[in-house]
Amino acid sequence: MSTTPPATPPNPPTAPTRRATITDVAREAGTGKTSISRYLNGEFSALSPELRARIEAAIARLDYQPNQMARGLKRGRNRLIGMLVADLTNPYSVEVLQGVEAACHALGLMPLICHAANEVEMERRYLQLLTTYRVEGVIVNALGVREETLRPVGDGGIPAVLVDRRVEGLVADMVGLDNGAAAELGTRHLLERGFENIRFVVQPFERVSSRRQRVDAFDRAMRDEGRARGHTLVLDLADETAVERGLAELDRAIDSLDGAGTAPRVALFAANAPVALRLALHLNARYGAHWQSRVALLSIDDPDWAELAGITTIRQPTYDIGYRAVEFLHERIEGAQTGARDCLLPGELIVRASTAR
Amino acid sequence: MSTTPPATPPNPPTAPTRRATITDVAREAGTGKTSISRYLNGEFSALSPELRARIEAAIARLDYQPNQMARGLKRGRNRLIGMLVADLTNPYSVEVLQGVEAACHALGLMPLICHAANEVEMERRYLQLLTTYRVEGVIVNALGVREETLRPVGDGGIPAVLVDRRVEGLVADMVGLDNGAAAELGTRHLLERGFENIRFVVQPFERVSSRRQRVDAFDRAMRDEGRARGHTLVLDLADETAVERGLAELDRAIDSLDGAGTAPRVALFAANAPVALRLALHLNARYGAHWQSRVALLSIDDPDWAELAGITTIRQPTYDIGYRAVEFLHERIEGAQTGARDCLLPGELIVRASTAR
DNA sequence: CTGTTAGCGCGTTCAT
DNA sequence: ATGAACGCGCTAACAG
Repeated sequence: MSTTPPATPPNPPTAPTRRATITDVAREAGTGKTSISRYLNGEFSALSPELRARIEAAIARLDYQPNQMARGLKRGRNRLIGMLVADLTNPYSVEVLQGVEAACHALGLMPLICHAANEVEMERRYLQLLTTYRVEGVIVNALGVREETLRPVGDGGIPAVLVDRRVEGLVADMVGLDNGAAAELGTRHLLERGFENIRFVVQPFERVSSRRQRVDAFDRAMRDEGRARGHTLVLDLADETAVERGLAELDRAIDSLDGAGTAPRVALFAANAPVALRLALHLNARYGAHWQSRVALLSIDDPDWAELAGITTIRQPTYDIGYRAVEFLHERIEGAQTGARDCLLPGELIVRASTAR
Repeated sequence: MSTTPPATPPNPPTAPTRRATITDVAREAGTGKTSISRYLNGEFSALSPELRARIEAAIARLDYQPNQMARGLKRGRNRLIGMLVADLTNPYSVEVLQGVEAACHALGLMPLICHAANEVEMERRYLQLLTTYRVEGVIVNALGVREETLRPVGDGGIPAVLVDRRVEGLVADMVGLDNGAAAELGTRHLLERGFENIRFVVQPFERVSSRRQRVDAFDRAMRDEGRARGHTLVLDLADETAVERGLAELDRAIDSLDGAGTAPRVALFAANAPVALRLALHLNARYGAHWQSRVALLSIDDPDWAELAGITTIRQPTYDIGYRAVEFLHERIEGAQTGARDCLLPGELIVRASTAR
């Protein structure tokens, strides 16, 4: 690294210009604070055109911008909502975020994005912070934790909407993929395409409701087809040693099943994009660029590299999920008292070379 | 979509429990607000152990949480900084963000993440918003726009640090990749590996300083090697028609250059990951999975799919960039009056199959 | 139509 | 060691 000297002349040590307040504007316009406040809130019907003009001029002259903090303090509402994201490196989260932002824009809300980075402690801290900043509501894409850590939200606390994952013991609105239908869709697709050996690969799912639902639906779909039950491989991506153990097990299965001539290939059903990526990287390293001729890969989530790799996916309606979550939250903020609602959106199967006939 | 009926019993219409205020706590503890305030600020030396205990009890009983808004209003500082991101779908941004978050955590700052989604209008709105919320500073990964839209920050306004991109007419600290060195590194690597035909592919760069620097460095490096000058292809990813036109031109170049038997392959040098992805998708569609035997691809940025696709990259020290930016900003917030500083960090070449011998 | 007054929740003198 | 009173920037009654 190189910290180079200033490329531009040093700025003159301007006195940290104190921002103008409503009082300054009032004085500048030769009137009282109230009129300024009225002007700011669009109550023009109560302002003479003449006064209004003077105020406009004063505001422009002072480059005045109302202090939202003070506003919120008085009003009791600040139009802020929190968006707590478990893992921004997962493209799913970013896509949901876009829906959230669009909806906020439309509803006059301001989303504060907080990134827990898969750390329970971070989640706790941010939740605490959002609470002390008195956001009007939160959208929570929670880590797989129990209700305890999200004490301040939900029932007695500030309004909350869950995204993708439910939290044990917390009654709140919930928006996400219809995991059951999606996993079934994927499983049936693989069966239709003639894959006999299907393995569902998922991160530890005991504490994450969406993963659990996907596993369950996979098992059910396999049973419905007469299979005893599907094989499931749990891959804890946070533990590299465990991952390698799991992948070794997978390799053995592939080798033993795959040996017999033109036997149908093994199919892997990844529960989400991070898992799919890890699998693809491993298979690519082990079997070379042609790994897809030995193993088919299907994944829930449709990251941008899926098209490049040619793997089949089930795309989530991420944008809609985010948008809907904000709508739910907005209704709550406006005082809706209905019981906890669920909104389950369907996934879309995108067939690519990996499972094409 | 299916909006199912409540999965849980409707919550009893709890009266929207007003949060306890400092006054409530004072009353509950049988004392005045001042003592509570002192307690909150850790001025224990001025509190009898007995009173302190009573306060602790009262706070616990009321589940009191101080209102940060009111606090900030009074103090004049709220420990909030804004992080304005141009495009969160670019993995680069998310990675920088992680560095930002870590640094904020360490320095007791709270980052408000704002996502402009490549819309100048959004950028303007968020900047306005951050200003009215009186954040103490902003880190700006600006769109390629002129100073005008970021009027409120920089010199006379709130402290600002630029990330990756400089903004014309705005003097402020800047942290980012050493673009010149990185582009040169990549170019030399390709030349060393014997590629005769190198084409630099970049999004419209007139208004984005980092892109401009990369193009310039590429040209310079080519000239230094005796080449007249490198070919550059501009791809405006926001305009699909234009993209296809550009790719068609590229195809012609590849076909004409590549025909002669075992001629050295063409090399493409992508200025960043989004461009690289678009190129890879196109080449994959046109030449099939084996496109890399006809075209080599090198990219600045190292997205997760790069390993999978086996393309060579120049990884940016994204985490450090974010961390450093916050450090700079923090110094400014604390009153540092030095002139605008630059911090240019080096990229790391990661050689993969695409350009391996 | 317009200005005065009284807080919102909290920190800060300044007495006690 | 403790508390009363004032003010931060703004909005909301309540007069005039």
